Amino acid sequence: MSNLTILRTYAQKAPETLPPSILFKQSAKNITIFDGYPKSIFHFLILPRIQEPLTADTLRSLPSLLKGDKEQAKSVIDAIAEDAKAVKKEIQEEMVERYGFKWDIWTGFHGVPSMEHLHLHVLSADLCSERMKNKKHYNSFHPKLGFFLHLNDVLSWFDAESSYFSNQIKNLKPSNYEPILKEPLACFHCRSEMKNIPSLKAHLQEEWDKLERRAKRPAPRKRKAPNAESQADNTEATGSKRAKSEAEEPETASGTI
DNA sequence: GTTCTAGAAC
DNA sequence: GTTCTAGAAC
Repeated sequence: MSNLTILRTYAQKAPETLPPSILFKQSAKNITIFDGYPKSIFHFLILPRIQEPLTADTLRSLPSLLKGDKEQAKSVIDAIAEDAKAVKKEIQEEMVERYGFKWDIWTGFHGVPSMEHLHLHVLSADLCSERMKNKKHYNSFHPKLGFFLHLNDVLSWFDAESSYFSNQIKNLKPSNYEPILKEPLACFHCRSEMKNIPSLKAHLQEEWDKLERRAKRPAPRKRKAPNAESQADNTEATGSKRAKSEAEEPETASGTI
């Protein structure tokens, strides 16, 4: 069912010929498909279609695209970004319909993808899925480890010095990224280290449950008197006391190797 | 990328 | 004895 070039065959075909179980949507330049082995509650792939001046070879991977014409590379990634924005919006709507709240969505490329043909991952920030089975799966999507190259970071390379741009390309090699996949299992919410996959999965589920509870907690009532600094709280259950969670940390751009 | 499974870890 | 990881796949 899935060989390592299956994505290229999807990108090559007329989108209309793809079954609805695979194709989520299409645009002039891309197709969006359901990830066959979703690692989060929502998980899609956006692939540039092989057409016009673009060749399968150019679109083989991020480095192959970036090593070619820079303006062409930029327009390919911009078009992917545009579709990613629309897909994110649809995911958010379905989050509300199915779960009653919204949580983060990540968009990015793998530093070293195992499947050929450029593909952007668009996935909900939970990593709660039956298919999330091993350390390699987990670390490849961990938002801070650096294996997952956030779309906005990749886009920013185009605005940097050209020496920086070429350095980023040069660094996109397996020897820089493979070691990341072997790093310890650290929760992406709170950084705590887990002994093994089963305990990590149980912990991630708890973290997600916590997000849900937090999102669904009734909003605290507004104070009406500007001077009323009194700490008197009506109920101990509402969240006015919760100062800041251990999970909250300033968002930093993912480190590059 | 997955599946399968030997043997390490507990 | 069972759980879990990690390397081979002809």
